[in-house]
Amino acid sequence: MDAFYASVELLRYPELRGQPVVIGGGSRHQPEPGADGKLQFHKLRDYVGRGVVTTSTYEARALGVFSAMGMMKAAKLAPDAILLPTDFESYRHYSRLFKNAVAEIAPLIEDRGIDEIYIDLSEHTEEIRPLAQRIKDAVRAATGLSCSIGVAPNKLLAKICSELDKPDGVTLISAADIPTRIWPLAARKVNGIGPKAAEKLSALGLHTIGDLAAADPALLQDHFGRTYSEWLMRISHGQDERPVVTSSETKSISRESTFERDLHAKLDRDTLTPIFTDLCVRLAGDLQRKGYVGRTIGIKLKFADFRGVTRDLTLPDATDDAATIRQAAGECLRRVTLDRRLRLLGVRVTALSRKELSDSSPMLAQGELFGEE
DNA sequence: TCTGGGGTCCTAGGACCC
DNA sequence: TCTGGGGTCCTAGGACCC
Repeated sequence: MDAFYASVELLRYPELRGQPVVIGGGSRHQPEPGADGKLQFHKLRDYVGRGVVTTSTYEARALGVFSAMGMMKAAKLAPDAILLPTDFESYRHYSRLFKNAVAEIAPLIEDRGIDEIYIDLSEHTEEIRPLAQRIKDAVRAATGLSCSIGVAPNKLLAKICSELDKPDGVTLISAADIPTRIWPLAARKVNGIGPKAAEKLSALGLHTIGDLAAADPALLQDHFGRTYSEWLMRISHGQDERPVVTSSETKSISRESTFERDLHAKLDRDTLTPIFTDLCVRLAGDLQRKGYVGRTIGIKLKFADFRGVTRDLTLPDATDDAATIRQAAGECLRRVTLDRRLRLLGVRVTALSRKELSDSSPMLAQGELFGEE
């Protein structure tokens, strides 16, 4: 989907169309009716806090404001941009709408988060460009939103080429196009080459995907190890055999929170304790709502210097109980030396299993007896 | 006026078992 | 007086993605 969160917000506030709009940074900048009854939007310049930009409109991107940028930095670049809080319920709603619309035409879908999917079109006999256009039309009819589609022999290339003609694009790529269309692109465009790997590659003088394809395998192996260097060489030639995976189970559920100011474990104990407990309560709520129990409880700490540690503890029995999670998380916390200020605290549950219908629940037990759901 | 929140996958060492 | 080779589980950290 194109600038997904921002585009959903523009459906709600069409008067903002054409303006730089930035989504992110907490929930304390909801637009409010002014004296004249018209909605007053907050400006980015008024923002104070530690939030980051979640999404920006293309007009805001033209001013240099992109996802994951600190809001304070963004405010310097675009002080007059409109600021809106995130509304994940809306985004999830539109996410369901667009995925359902696609599924009506092409049901083999791999979920890649709230605004992205892979679609397996290999069994479709229809001509490809009209088919892609039909999918785009269906998404627009269902949501009023535009998306960009890349069609290629595999997921690696499809992902790259979906971004070549954004927004509202359709891009087709075949193996023969790799030297002209893929090799000139920055290595960073590859899904799986992140900031660290891109930095290392740059230091070796390898900037584009073509540079990778032409690189000395021994050089890559020396700096990246066998597995990763072999992967780099395969992807540089556009090779990727991963199937479209149409179903998967959740592996972990977590909650975390960055504080408004860095907190000291002992001096700010009275602030920290309820935050910690609240994270556990919300996490337990998530587990219960989604029908999971988990056996491994973990915590995540980020210190003022941005370094982090994790600790976890595996329990004899899986749980979705807030007090049990709080207890185990507390044990984990005791294993960390808390001599520096904290920036973030998180709690996570892994080793998940689906919560079975409990024998201790008479109604459910009876349901099982009679073979009901 | 630096740097969110919720995920996945991988690596690696040690414990423990057969 | 010298110690293999599998396998699984647990824990910690890190890269990466949306």
